[in-house]
Amino acid sequence: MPARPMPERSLELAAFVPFRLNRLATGASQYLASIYQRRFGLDIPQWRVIATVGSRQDCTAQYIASSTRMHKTRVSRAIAELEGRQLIERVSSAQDRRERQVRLTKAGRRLYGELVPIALEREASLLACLPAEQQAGFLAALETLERFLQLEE
Amino acid sequence: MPARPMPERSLELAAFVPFRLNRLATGASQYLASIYQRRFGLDIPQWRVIATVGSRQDCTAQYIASSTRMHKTRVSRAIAELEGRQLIERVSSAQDRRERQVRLTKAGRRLYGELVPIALEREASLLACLPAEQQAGFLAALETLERFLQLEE
DNA sequence: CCCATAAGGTTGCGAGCGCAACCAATTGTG
DNA sequence: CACAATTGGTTGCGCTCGCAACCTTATGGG
Repeated sequence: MPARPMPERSLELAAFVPFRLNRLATGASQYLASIYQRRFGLDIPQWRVIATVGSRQDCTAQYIASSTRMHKTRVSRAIAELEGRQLIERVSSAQDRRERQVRLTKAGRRLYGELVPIALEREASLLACLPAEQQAGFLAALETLERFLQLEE
Repeated sequence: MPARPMPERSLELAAFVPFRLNRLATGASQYLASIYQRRFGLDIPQWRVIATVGSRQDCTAQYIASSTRMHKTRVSRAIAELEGRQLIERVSSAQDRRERQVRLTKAGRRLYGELVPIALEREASLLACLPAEQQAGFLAALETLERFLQLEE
């Protein structure tokens, strides 16, 4: 009896999950882009910095980098740009004079206040395409995958 | 009676699904990178071209671009590089002398034959972190989202 | 039959990114 | 107390990418 024929699922890229995840992430980003990009003139790193600083005042660039998983240079440049636009400000820390606390300015808080509801609504409208029990399953699987790939924190 | 207080879920980036999808996609890519990158010296565009041409001989750059959703310049450069490494070859089409059919060379087919089983195994080991019914639900949700965002084909 | 338009593909160019190197301040160790 | 090692953060550099412009060949309309 011959060995059973190799499964030979000849890798259709369109069915390959890692590829599909990349495609989905890109699609979801574009689905959001109109908000922060066209409407507020922010790119993705800037949007992430605003979102982070908005919910966690007085954090360092280091904290932003680790919680968004962006490279510290990317964070540094986003911060510089936002500071130039007076959306955030930095104050030197007294204890450790290397680091500088980042916080939203008044204009930054106003922008944040406008942006957040729109972003949340957009997220909701994306997830709304999933029937309720599929949505719960999806989010659970998402968490499992994140843990497996150690993406949290 | 005052209006009920705003939901005010103050957008934690770590809980924001579009961000999580991007992070997951990046993580999954890195989980695979060791295969095509370190082991075969391919970057992502090159790997996608190889995968596409491997399962669909004699296709055009146009076809590769649309099925992988990569910009045509990215495809063009990946093809040029792979042709230089003699992993693929191009033959001018007789009917339409603008386009050129892309196919794997012998060396390209050998690489493809080595690469595919490893990639599939890696995909399987990623999905294996999900319990069976969560996995089915996840894939179903993935398809729904793809349809919603019109990412297919 | 000619010219405008389009389609396949390549290239010049500017923008964004990560790496490595660096500066400045802090911490640990003998 | 001095000096090595570390940490927060910025900058120079090279690479990749997407856009727009372009070349070439094909197609459609008067």
